[in-house]
Amino acid sequence: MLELAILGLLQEAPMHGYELRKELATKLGTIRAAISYGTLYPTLKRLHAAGWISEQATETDIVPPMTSKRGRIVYKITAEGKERFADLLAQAGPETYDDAGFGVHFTFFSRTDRATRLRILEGRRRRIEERREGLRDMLSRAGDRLDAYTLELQRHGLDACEREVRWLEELITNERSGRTPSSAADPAVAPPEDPAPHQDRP
Amino acid sequence: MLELAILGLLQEAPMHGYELRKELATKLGTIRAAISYGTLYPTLKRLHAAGWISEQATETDIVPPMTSKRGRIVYKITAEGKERFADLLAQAGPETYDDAGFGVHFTFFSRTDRATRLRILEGRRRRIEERREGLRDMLSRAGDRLDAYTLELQRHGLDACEREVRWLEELITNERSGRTPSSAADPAVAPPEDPAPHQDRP
DNA sequence: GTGACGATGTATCGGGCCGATACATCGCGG
DNA sequence: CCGCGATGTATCGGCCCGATACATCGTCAC
Repeated sequence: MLELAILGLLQEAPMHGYELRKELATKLGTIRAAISYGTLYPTLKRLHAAGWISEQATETDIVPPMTSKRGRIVYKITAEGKERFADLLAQAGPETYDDAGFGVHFTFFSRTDRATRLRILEGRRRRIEERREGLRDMLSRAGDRLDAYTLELQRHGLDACEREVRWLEELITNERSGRTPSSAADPAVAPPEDPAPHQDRP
Repeated sequence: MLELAILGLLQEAPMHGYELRKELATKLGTIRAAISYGTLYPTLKRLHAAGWISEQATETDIVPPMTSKRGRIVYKITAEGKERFADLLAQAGPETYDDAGFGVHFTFFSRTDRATRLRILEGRRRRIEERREGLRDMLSRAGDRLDAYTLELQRHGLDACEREVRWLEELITNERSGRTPSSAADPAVAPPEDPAPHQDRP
């Protein structure tokens, strides 16, 4: 998952580790707190070894105001890396639908096609619906066996599920009718598209 | 965190691994999907090695209808384990306030005192408020730099934060005025209590 | 009856990710 | 001129997951 996030960010601009972490923190602010260096640096090495990103050690900085001699390593995505990114973004496994995976995919939605967006949105909805049904079953079957606090926690979780499903429904409807969330979209891959032959709604 | 959950469940009844996993899945349904065996069994060994739980291999089952000869290992909490549980439950580190940690602590709230409950509730609130402020800052400062999907995700996250804070506020208010969530509580440790000399509210 | 199948059970292994830690340089303010 | 916080790269132990293996039990179909 982190692999997808790194590739996605490097798609926008070359960066070094520290920068990447900050950028990751703002773009994925909702999803995860902040990526750990203990994960980031080994992952960067792995991606480099796989040929998806290129390393470039810089002695002096490019930016005029800074004349540092500190050694940084700037990473840049390669052609193979872009392919890999597209593959990861479009392919959907079970881990695509849990919180972290879905968040990362969603963040880069403007870089994929509508069919993929719909597939992932619907997969996520199914996942949350399953969790919701599980909670409803539990509350109706074993509800009186649980103490007040546990019960309250489950109710709160159930509420969050219902809210999430409504949010997803709305996104799916918008997607089907060719609208992007707030009506302003990054035109990366998306615009000329009209795949579905018949729609459920007029 | 898993350690706390296991100790908490074994506090209610002796169990073997498989059973523990199922029980864990229902009690912590909101928090985590289901605990992995790859985590559960090594953890049980660790807890046993530390002397917090006792192992008891059973050849024949106790329950009359079943006459299985399959070998199970039933775990039972020890006196030291109960101490450990109380310590873990009452002590609050940073990891107590993230989703998983808070969920587990909350699940066993009826087994601790009101002061601890308030401390954890307030810590969690602070954590969510920080995330909320971070999201607000990002949306107001770098909002126009982000694409529509990322923006929508952050807005959804912000909404969830606000909702969570309101939920916590309510719980804190109830706690301060001596009420439990749905007015019915498990009387484990809680009842005879009135520590705070002066309250903020009448 | 017998054979397939799903639930019940215990266990290991590789890998992803985290938190703590170490080390070094830069710019700023006291 | 000295400390301190931001910048930067890197490693290590540890938690937890998913995949996998192996074995027994009850049940239902054939």
